[in-house]
Amino acid sequence: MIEKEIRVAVIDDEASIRESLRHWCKWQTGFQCVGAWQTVPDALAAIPWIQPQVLLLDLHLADSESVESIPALKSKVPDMAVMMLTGEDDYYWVEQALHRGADGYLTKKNATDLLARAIRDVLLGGSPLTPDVSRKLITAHINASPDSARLDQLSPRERMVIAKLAEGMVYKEIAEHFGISIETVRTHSRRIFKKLNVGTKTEAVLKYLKSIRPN
Amino acid sequence: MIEKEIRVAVIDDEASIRESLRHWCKWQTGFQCVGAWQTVPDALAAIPWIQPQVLLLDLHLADSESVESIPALKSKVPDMAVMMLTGEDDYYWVEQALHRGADGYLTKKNATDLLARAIRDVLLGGSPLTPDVSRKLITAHINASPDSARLDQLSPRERMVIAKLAEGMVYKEIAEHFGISIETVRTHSRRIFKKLNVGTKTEAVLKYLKSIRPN
DNA sequence: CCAAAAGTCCCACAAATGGGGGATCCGTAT
DNA sequence: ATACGGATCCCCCATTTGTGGGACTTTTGG
Repeated sequence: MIEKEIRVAVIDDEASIRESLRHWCKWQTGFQCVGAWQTVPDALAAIPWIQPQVLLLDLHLADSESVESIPALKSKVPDMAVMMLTGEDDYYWVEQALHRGADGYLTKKNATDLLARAIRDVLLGGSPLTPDVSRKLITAHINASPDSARLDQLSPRERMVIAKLAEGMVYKEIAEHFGISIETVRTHSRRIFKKLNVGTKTEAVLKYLKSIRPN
Repeated sequence: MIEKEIRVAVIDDEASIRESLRHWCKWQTGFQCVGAWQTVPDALAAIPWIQPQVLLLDLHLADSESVESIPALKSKVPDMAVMMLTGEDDYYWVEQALHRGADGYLTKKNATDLLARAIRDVLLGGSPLTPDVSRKLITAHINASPDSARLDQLSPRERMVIAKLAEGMVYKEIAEHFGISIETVRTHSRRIFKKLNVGTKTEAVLKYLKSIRPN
């Protein structure tokens, strides 16, 4: 039966995540964990020999390394399905990942229950998305307004800042949260305002909310 | 083995749902469908004799009949678990249902996979919620729970003001829009902040948006 | 390697905001 | 009648925000 098991691998810098995936595969029937790497380069070196069928790829919002690496990973094993795993559900990264060839996108909090089904889905050619993610994608799509495109013009850091603004945080709180100076936060905000063509925090937050979740 | 099967019943006005639940019970091991009624009164008459362990209760968002009936249903069979089933996942009804004694809340689209587990969970005393529902409960709780000043505590004029704030208008613009002094707008805003228990425009707008479109 | 972009920090100043007092007027309910 | 909530307006003060500069380091792409 070993040959018929689905060969799953994972890239995640948290050892606990890698371990739980290993456990999960043993616990499940029909899945075999064939690799668990901490970094993308490690995985790039290994997967040509391992040939996983499904690769679970952790997305760190802090950097875009994982998203950027999707093409490279898929080039090593062309028919390998890449499934993003993330704690947050920033629709921006969803789109980035899917554009670069990711086959599915799961938020970790929902992943455990749906992972088995999602893995099978993706091998059948589907695009498994957790409900919260797919909802954002759909709403973002039916409302491809000129404004929502503006979010692409924000730098990663700027997106992190406006996300906190959209939680009602003030500059000082954001500065403390990211461990940077309030002046930096103000600079980011100023550039966000220019790019979004607004003049106040509240307006920026409204545009932000509209673009990630138009209603 | 019949005695050890979990006794499940369902109330749903759609015959297809009742039928599929019957089928599902046969198909599953360990579950027995002991009743399927179209209306709450029918069920009320029958359950004292049937004594189901778990009652799946369809929630129609159009009316509140099913939510209202939870106490009556539980009074007939006190140790029966009531699990809500719904297509939508309106967090308002989630709270209503849970307050009235529902033991779990599942959205239909996610229900099929999780139903078996959820039924076992609820019999063990847990509160199974589909991930999307629990997520809403959490977010609704962290920023709307005890301090939850609702919008109906705002005076009419205050509601008009916060509506304009939620359009991104600044105080001066609101004052001009209503033809009143900016000081009046500031006074309204201060009272809105107190009632909503926030400290900034942006926070107030976020609460406002959440309360008029909980998502 | 070099240029561009991103990220960081700083100064300064005007405007807006938040929070604390009032005060007046008007209905409505007690 | 009188007490109360709603709406309006005013002053003051500290803080935050918006906006204009400039400058430096790191990262990234070609």
